[in-house]
Amino acid sequence: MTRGSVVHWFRKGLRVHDNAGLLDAWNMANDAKITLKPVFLLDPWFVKNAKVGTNRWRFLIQTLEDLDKSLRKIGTRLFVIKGSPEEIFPKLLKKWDVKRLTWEQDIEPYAVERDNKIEKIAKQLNVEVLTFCGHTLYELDAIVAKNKGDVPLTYQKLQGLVSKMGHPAKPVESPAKLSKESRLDSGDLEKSKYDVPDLDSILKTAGKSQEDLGPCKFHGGETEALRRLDEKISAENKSYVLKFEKPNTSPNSIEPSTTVLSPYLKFGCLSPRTFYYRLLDVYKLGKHSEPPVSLMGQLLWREFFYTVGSHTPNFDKMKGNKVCRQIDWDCHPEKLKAWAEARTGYPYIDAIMTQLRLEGWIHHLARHSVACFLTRGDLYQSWEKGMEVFEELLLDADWALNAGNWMWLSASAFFHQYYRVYSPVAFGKKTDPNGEYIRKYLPHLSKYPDKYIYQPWEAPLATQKAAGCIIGQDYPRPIVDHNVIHKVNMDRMKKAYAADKIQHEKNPPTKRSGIGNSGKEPPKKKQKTMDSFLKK
DNA sequence: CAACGGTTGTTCTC
DNA sequence: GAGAACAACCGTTG
Repeated sequence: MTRGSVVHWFRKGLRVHDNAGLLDAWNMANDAKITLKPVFLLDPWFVKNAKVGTNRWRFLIQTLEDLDKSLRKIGTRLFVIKGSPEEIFPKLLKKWDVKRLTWEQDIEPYAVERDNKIEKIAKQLNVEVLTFCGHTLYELDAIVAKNKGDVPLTYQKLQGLVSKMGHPAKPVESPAKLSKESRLDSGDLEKSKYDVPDLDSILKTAGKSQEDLGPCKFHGGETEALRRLDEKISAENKSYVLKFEKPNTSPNSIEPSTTVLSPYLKFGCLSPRTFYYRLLDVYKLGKHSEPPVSLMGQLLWREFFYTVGSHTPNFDKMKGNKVCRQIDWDCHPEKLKAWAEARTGYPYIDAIMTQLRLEGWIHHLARHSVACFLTRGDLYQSWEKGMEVFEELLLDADWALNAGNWMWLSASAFFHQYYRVYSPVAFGKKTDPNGEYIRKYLPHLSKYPDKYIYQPWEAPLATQKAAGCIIGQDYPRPIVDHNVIHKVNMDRMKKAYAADKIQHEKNPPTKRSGIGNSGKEPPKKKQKTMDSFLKK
């Protein structure tokens, strides 16, 4: 007695709540009395090509463990399968007699290409494919269509568009226990090669060392995501939610001054729409801040970068990226390395880079500080290099947001006031005058007096000796003189802007395509859910 | 073409 | 703690 099955393919969207694809598969399983088999593929492409650091591997494994647990509660499990989708699915769809395959849409270039291939393979095997929008508030194509096919390139434009579109779709219900006929057989639920692998084996496969693991400050998974949402976005915490203004939160507090829901949004442990409607609930309780600085505003920033990223070829590169200003960045691997390894000699910068490597999360303004330092502010290295380091180390590294924000900070796109330069000495002092943050992450500097904690090279030798840390010996001298170099760089930016302008006059940009995707190739096929919309 | 606004600069003065 | 000078960018709007 072989029953057929319906498969939900988890990639991002690693949750049970507000998961339209999973719910659809669940419904079909119950209606057709076939089994529901949720899968997650450990794609070797990610192991090889994606820069996933040890902390993010741990977060992913924790998330998969949590997901497996939740799926078992409804009578199924997570099948974790090692192999590329192209190799696995043809076999799997036949072996499991799959009637339908569902997944959540993903706009990243690799994902678009991959999903097109799998859809083709499935159709050849007579397997129905249904895809769903769940990683963003709105269908991104719908936002662009609302703008008459032009990609919105300012936040205000995006805000206007989504306000015309009304609230996003409400979260869908979570699947309850499957009916008896659709539950997995006990054999399928036993320990098997499809179990969530342990971290050791994953790190070994990825060529990573256990030693790079930092303390686990943010546990992966939907359960923790929803707990954190309850803690942060609740009536009990309403004054925090109502008054929240991003620019006024501290980049260098010991405990995070923001919600740290970002890693959960990145993996889809938390649905952005669940976040959205929870915020609306709290907003009913009183006067609240507004976008772009409010918490809702943060969700819209995410939507903004997703919209532009999904409709801009080469969005994660400078060349061939029409929203990105072409700038003659230096290529100095030693400077890049010093920055990435927290050896710039500026304690504020090095403390942030240490927190990033250790814990996998840093405050948004801390990201600004180190990104400005690496690019237009001090080291004049390409934003692409910084983006790669963030991609490896951030738990919440999300393709469109990472590229978009790096272009922002380097004044390559979206933001143009390149003469506003963060000081690696002054900026942190505003919110942490005693340098508690530096003392925590750079313990060898912890005995420095407040006066010198942000600029230890200015301390007299006697003070350095008393603090047990000689500059140039126990802690590096500043890699550049910020006061001098930031003006030189500002001038270079001015010239780069002028040169870029001339370039644009020679080759005026062609009108932007409204229904492109982020890959180099034109889309072979539009998402089926969008066909009707685009015909209008 | 000019005015305006732009999530989140710094430093000096009052 | 607020306001101005610093130097002066862009895209959007009218």
